[in-house]
Formats: sequence, structure tokens, C-alpha cells
Amino acid sequence: MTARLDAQQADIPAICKSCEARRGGLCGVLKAGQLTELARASSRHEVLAGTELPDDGTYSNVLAGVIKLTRNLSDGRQQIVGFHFAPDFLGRPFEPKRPIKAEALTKVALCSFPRTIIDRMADDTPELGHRLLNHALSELDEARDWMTALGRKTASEKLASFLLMIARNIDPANRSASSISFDLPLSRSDIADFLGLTIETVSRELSRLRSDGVIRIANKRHISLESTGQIEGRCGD
Amino acid sequence: MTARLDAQQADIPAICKSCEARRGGLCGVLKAGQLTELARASSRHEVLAGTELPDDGTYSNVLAGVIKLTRNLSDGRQQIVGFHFAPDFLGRPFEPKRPIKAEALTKVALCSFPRTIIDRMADDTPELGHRLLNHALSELDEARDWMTALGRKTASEKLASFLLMIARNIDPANRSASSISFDLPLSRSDIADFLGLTIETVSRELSRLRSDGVIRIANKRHISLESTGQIEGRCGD
DNA sequence: CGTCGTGTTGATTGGTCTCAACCCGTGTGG
DNA sequence: CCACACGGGTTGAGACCAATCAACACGACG
Repeated sequence: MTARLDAQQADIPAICKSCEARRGGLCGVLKAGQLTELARASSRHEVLAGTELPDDGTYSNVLAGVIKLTRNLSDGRQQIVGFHFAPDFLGRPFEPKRPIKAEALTKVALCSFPRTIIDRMADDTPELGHRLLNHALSELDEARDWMTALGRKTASEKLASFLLMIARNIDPANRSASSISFDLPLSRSDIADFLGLTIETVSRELSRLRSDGVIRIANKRHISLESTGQIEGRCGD
Repeated sequence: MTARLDAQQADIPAICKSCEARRGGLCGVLKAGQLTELARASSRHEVLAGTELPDDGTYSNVLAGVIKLTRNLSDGRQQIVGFHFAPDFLGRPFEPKRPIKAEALTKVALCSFPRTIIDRMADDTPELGHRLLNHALSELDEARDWMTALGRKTASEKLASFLLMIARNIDPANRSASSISFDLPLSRSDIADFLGLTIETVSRELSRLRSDGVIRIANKRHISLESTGQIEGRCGD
């Protein structure tokens, strides 16, 4: 068993061996040969916070950092419709040209490769097709959860839900923790654009959570959730 | 060419020949043999408006009618997170047990079959896998459009967008029409649950659209859009 | 004929937005 | 080194959009 794993490991391209993306990204379901082919066509790069990620014909594993997806109304109103946290992947099969923009919220490390390779591999590796489908379905579930929040939650419930969501995605280890501390990758303005609020309301509700003793705030961006139970109680669901 | 089509037609199960679902549903990409196998395992049935459609392990083509998907908060607040209009299909691959309920808004005709058959066929028919993935991605796009509406549009923009969306989905022919007339499959309460409003606000905004001469209302549920251009101008995007 | 479900409309309240002032840390140029 | 502007964030006062509370209309149904 261990011997067999080692044998597989031996065939895996060097740069992939320690790669986070083999857990949460696409590569985990690929066979050694496919991984080799993909590695040949892939390129790693980093972009700074604020960089827009053009929707060229590539998939990318997000190795580090956070990406926001935004949608705009013609008069400038903006809504953030999703996030990508490492290790996750980014890229749209079949590309029917959606009016959605992707932008790095933090410094982001990517491993990109042409979509055509993955699409071809997916046709004879059902596991990969499943991974793609499952990924789309998870994004759909999240979008629907946030539809519910946007339509039916109060400003303070939105903030509580948002903090918990970020905390758990920034570091998966937080999912089971009862007290969490993290840096917000978003400005107040981005938070507002995600929760359908104004920056003033975001600021006020954060202040309220702080004065209620539910969170602590240092340096504007560093948040500590004293008790996840208490936060969960304020999420409304 | 025509001869070839006829030959194919000959192999197609009788009940499938005139079926709407071969356009918008899953069956369009299946080969005659697969269609035959699927037809053997499928069953047609109708349910009345108000029926809850349990999430057993089946896929269903929606042959007629409209279905709503709802998500609830613990205190009873409700959000509609999606619709299924004929010809469309309904059913969740991999089923990670989501807290989403499906309910018929009108009388609905379904053609159902075990998920296992489709999942197996998808593994050796890439086209079917693509169809499933594309379907999930369309639902994701719609969810994100409505996130934008819920977060950033005014009540009256929400109503205008909603009417146009329903009109175009009720009958695909409406997509290109410049004046549309249709019956709302939703009560005011359902509309409110979709748009994140109250029934009173929905009623008031509909009255305003009527008195502005943009729509006509007969029998509470029958809507006429005088000019799609005028409605589009009130959608905000 | 009364009741119930659905929808409309009015009066009032209230949660969030708008407008405005201010704080603070950072960078820039004299 | 200081003066200053700038972006990001906080807080207050008042306005406004949509929610709430309430009354009523209408048709279906027993």
C-alpha cells in the first residue's frame, strides 16, 4: 500500500508534488500521465491585489490568495457574486461570455493551463468530469445561500454570516475551531458590494458586533471571533 | 439527410418521439439505444399545483408547468432561489442533501427516471456530461443575476426584471417578441419571496407599473407587457 | 350567508441610505 | 522635517424606501 503510493509519487511531476491544488483543485483526480501532460502546458504566476484576471481560455488553480467575482449594473452599482479561495479553481467551461469580472483581492498565486487540455481529458476521465460538475454545483449552492441572505436577512445577520464564511474559507482548519482569528481580505467597500449594503452600514454593524463583545477588531482588517457559537446565533439561519 | 433522420426516428421509443424534453431536457443528446433503455425505466406523471417534489434519487424532465425552489431560514423567512420551466430538467447529481425544497407552482407534467442510469450513461457519453455541466452553469448564471438584483436593485426594478424573466421563460417564443401577454404562475406571496420584498410592496409596485402604462393586469394574474423596450428600460441593468 | 384565501390600498414606522464631518495612516513635495 | 492631500474607515443627523399594521374588496366555497 505504502509501496504503491510511493510508486505513484515517483511519476508525479516535481512541481506538482507539494502542490495544494491536488487537494482542492482539479489535479487530484488526474492520473500521473495526465498530470505530466498538464504540467508541461501549465505556468505559474503571481498577481498583486487589485489585478483583474481576464477571462481568456484558461483554467487556473488558485494556489494562494482570494479572488472576487463581480457583476455590474450599467449605472455603476456593483454586486460581488462569488469568491475563490485557495485551494480552489477558476475558469469557465464552454465560455458563453458572461458579464462577470474576476479580480484579485489579495496577492494571488495561480497555476494556469489551456482549457482545451482539461476539456479533452474530461471526456475520457469521468472522475474529472464529476469534479467539474461538483464544483459548479457547489458554486450554485453558495450562490443560493447568498440569495437567501441578500433577500431575507437583516444587515447585522448578513455581517455575521459573512464573517463566518470568510473565516472558514480563509483557513479550512477554522471550520471546526470554536474561536477564530483572521485578516479580512476585503475592504469595507467590497463587503458592502457583497452584502448589498453601503460602506456606512457595514462599518456601523461591525462596530455594533464589536461593542456587543462578539468580535474584536484590530487594525481595521484583523478580526477575532471570540465564540463561533455566538456568531452562528446571529446568522439568522 | 432526411432519410437518415427518418432512420433514426424509427429507433426512437414511441413516447419520446413527440417529447418536448428532447429539445431542452436531457434526452436530446442520447443515442437511440440509450433513449430506449431510459424510456424503459422512465415514468410519466402529473402533479397538481402546490405539490412538493421530494428529492428522491430521480431526475425528471419537466414536460409542462413551473416549479419553484425554495430555501428557508429557521424562523420561517423564505427565499425562492430558482425556477424550472418546461422543457427543462430537475434533479441533483451526487446529492449532498441540500436544504432546498422543490414545489410545483402550476400543474406539472414530469418524466422521471433513476439518477443512476443517467450518471452511468454520462460516464461514457461526454455529450451528456456536457449537458449536465452546462445546465448547472446556466443555473449558476441565473442565481448570480438574481443575487445582483436582490442586492442592488430597487423594488420597482426587481418587479420589471421579474416580469420580463417570467414572460421569456413561460414561452420561449416571447424572447424575440416586442409585446407579450401571459399568466403569472406565482401568487403575490411567491413573487415577494423571490424578490426579497413583502406582498404589499409587490402589489404596490405592480399597481405603479400599471398606472404608468407599462403593463396591463387582468384577473390579478394575467399580465400584458405593452412594450418590452419600456420594461427593459426599467430593469436597471 | 359567513368564512377563508388572495390581493389592494392607506397610514405609520423603522431600517438602511444619504450627506456630511471627522479620524488616522501613508505618501509626497517643498 | 513639516504641510498637505489622499484613501480608507468611523460616526452622526436626517431623509427615504420598503416594512408593518390595518382596513377593505372580491371570488370561491360550504
